[in-house]
Amino acid sequence: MRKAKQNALEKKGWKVGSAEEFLGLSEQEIAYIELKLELSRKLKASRTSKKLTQADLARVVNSSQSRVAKMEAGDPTVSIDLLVKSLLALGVSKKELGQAIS
Amino acid sequence: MRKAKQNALEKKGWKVGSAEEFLGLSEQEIAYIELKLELSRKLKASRTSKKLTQADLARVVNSSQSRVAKMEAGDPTVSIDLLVKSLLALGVSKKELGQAIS
DNA sequence: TCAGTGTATGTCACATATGACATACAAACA
DNA sequence: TGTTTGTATGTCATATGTGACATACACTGA
Repeated sequence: MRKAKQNALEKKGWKVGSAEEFLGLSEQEIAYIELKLELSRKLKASRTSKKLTQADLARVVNSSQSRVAKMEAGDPTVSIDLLVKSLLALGVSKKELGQAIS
Repeated sequence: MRKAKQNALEKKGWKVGSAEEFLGLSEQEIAYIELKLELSRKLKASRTSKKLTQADLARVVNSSQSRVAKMEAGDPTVSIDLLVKSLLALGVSKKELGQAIS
């Protein structure tokens, strides 16, 4: 964005910044969301590397295809607990989990 | 335990083994519990290093002293989500979180 | 075009986690 | 002894997460 444009907007009461600022999220909230997304990506990567469908994984973890989809999408209704349990069920070690968090 | 004693017990229908076997926990369940305990310990360490009481921390994370005590005790009713949120609120970075998991 | 396969999204009844409260325990100190 | 400060434990109404279901979307091959 051009600086002049930004100044113009700010005169009208807009703050120009990152998406986080726009949404009013604190640093902690951002870190929490990022953490969940990292686990989501790890889950999808683990699943696809084993050539399982979401429905397959759902069976393994006693859940449903739709919930697996939400896990992988980082849906706000999905807990870290469920992500961690699913990852462990896929055979991912605690160590790998720690490494997936960056 | 003496081997003879063990055999005697097993004849009576007891299986002699680790606590995990006794409780009938799977490897995944053990890993999950260990993970939670590691976060618990990290939380307590972070809190005490800042010279905060459990009540102090409770205020910071909008919880209660009793729940903080349960977090640090690895109580089964405490979610990983709550532990992670509390750790982040204490200023622990994602990176440190990952490293705390071993 | 249609059918099959995998994934995404919305909703809901039910299960689990939550903060709050009471109260017990432990250690330090007068 | 009693008092204070910090921590542990049990319970409960309510908030949040859950599996399940329906259904939409995306892609592939016939």
